[in-house]
Amino acid sequence: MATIKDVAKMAGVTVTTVSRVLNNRGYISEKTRNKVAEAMKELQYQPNEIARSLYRQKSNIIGLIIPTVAHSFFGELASHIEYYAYECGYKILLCNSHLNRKKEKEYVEMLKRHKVDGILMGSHTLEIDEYLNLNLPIVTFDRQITNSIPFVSSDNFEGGRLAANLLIQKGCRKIAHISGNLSLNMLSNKRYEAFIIEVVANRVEHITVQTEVDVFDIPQNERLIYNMFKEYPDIDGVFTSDITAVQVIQACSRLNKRIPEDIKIIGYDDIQLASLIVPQLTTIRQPMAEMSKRAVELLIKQINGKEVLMENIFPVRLVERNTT
Amino acid sequence: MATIKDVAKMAGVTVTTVSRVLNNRGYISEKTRNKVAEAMKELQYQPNEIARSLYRQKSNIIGLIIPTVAHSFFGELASHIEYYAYECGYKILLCNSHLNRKKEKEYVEMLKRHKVDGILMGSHTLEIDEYLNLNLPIVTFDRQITNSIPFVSSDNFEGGRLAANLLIQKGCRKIAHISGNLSLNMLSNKRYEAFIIEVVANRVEHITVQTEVDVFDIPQNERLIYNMFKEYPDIDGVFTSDITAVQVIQACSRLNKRIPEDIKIIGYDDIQLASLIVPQLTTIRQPMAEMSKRAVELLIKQINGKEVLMENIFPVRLVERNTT
DNA sequence: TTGTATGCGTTATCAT
DNA sequence: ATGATAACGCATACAA
Repeated sequence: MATIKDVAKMAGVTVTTVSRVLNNRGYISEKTRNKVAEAMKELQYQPNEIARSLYRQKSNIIGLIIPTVAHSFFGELASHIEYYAYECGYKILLCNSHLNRKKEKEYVEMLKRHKVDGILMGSHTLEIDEYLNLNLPIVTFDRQITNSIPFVSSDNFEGGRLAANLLIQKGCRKIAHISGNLSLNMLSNKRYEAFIIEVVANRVEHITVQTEVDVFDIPQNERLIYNMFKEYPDIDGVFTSDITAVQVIQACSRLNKRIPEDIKIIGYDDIQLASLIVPQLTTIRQPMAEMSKRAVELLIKQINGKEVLMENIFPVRLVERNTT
Repeated sequence: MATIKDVAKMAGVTVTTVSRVLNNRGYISEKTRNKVAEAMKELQYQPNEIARSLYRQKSNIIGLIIPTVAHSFFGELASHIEYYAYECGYKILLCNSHLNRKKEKEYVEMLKRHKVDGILMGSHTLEIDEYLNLNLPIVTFDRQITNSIPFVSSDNFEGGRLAANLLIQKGCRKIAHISGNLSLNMLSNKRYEAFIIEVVANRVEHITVQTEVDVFDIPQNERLIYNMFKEYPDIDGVFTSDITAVQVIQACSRLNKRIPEDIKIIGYDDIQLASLIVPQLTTIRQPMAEMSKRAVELLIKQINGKEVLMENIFPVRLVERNTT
């Protein structure tokens, strides 16, 4: 690969001059500018971003830590994030933590060594101190670590309320909520809270189940759902995340429960899949594109030393389809 | 952030010595080794990988270009790739090309500037020359660009044969194949070839449809499927990729076609979703984990200047579920 | 308008 | 066993 030196030599100038035309800084005569430009083209010169990063103390790379990009929700999230980041001149280093503490720690260390300019955390299994000691701009998804770290989330409480309410209004008398693992301290736990409040206020029977920590252990979730229906065969409403809802739909099919006649199901997220399957899933939509955009903005603002809003809660919307 | 200099100063030695303990190279006395180690711990020293990359002329980063990680197939692929790459000490820079020529070109240029050690291409919309001039280790998925660039794919021909055969055996008399855009020169076109051969040999009526270039334009695919069924309402078998198959299932539901009684559907890929939906999708399974592993291995071998196998075709397997 | 010298953080060569 | 120095490719302060 040609370096700035080669270009300088070919153009008969010094590296300084080449650097100048490269960065459009300072005065240069048209003549030399052209000479240099020509040499660049001739040599197919590309500035070495590693060298630039070293000098500028800035890599223009953002670390993205999520459970796994194989999970539709995070796949879509990652796609949006990559899009906005790239628009802003940042690249994404992808890290799949599988919500494994050790892996997450390793990734964080790795990202620090690689001098990423900031980290977007969609997985957060570490201790609060570990995040605070990071000494690097962070933005989290769906978790408020401290009031000094900005987060992006949907209005989980309102979403939980909407979901529970819909099921109740539609006549469900025994509603199950399958949540993620509540010990993870995610803001999505607020769905749980709202769900309980609504269901209690309306004196509707309810049961709650937590999934294990790993988000995409399909067989485990299947067992969980199976056991739930075994223990409570008369459940007539389920509220859970979209992907889990798909599994619930399958379980219902196996158990010959008709949807929505015998049982109604509402998801959360509105991933693309929700409207792709049969029956189309009623769900609470979170605006993933906007949230992703905001997350990237928040991170970049921090990188540039600007003040940012700490709480970034986005409105959700009920999307009624065919499972309720 | 502490640098090697800070450590040296604190330990009362020079940077050379610190570098030595860092890399376990050359002789050092236990005493100084300990002093240095202590200083490192004290300062929470982390070597700067950017500086290392510059010196070593090696970034330990791999570029991954795919259509979009929001598409389940590529999401799963990316997840596997990231996993194996990380195991080998490589990180993944994520690029979603959306099969857009201009974007892909931009990403390739960006990756070159960032001095990635190699590129994994799951999207390839450029001209052959552009890949050859890249001057960088490449491995492609599902496309044979030239015989000098190794590729990984499943046995698309066999998969097409298996799929067509199953539908024929199950009694389908008018089979549709919805393929990706054949102009992209992908190896998946071999499914098409095999499909045609089988269907012609068995004198079964068939029709073929190509999707547009963008892989995940849902409304467009919906229209395509809708039009297909409008023009040929008597189609009783469909062979296409898993994600499109999901859309076909939905269309069938809308059109009151019973699966598998009125129409049988077989997918290709066996993404996780295939066994999650109702009805569970019969499909041709490609071993994505193994393929991803191989792709990473091929790339790293090339990076290390070793010879590699050019054709890496993996066996497929018919997984019969409930749509046939 | 252009050139010289220095430094970004690291590793390797060559001394000592 | 340890240190001084150059080099990786680039960008800036300062000279000329």
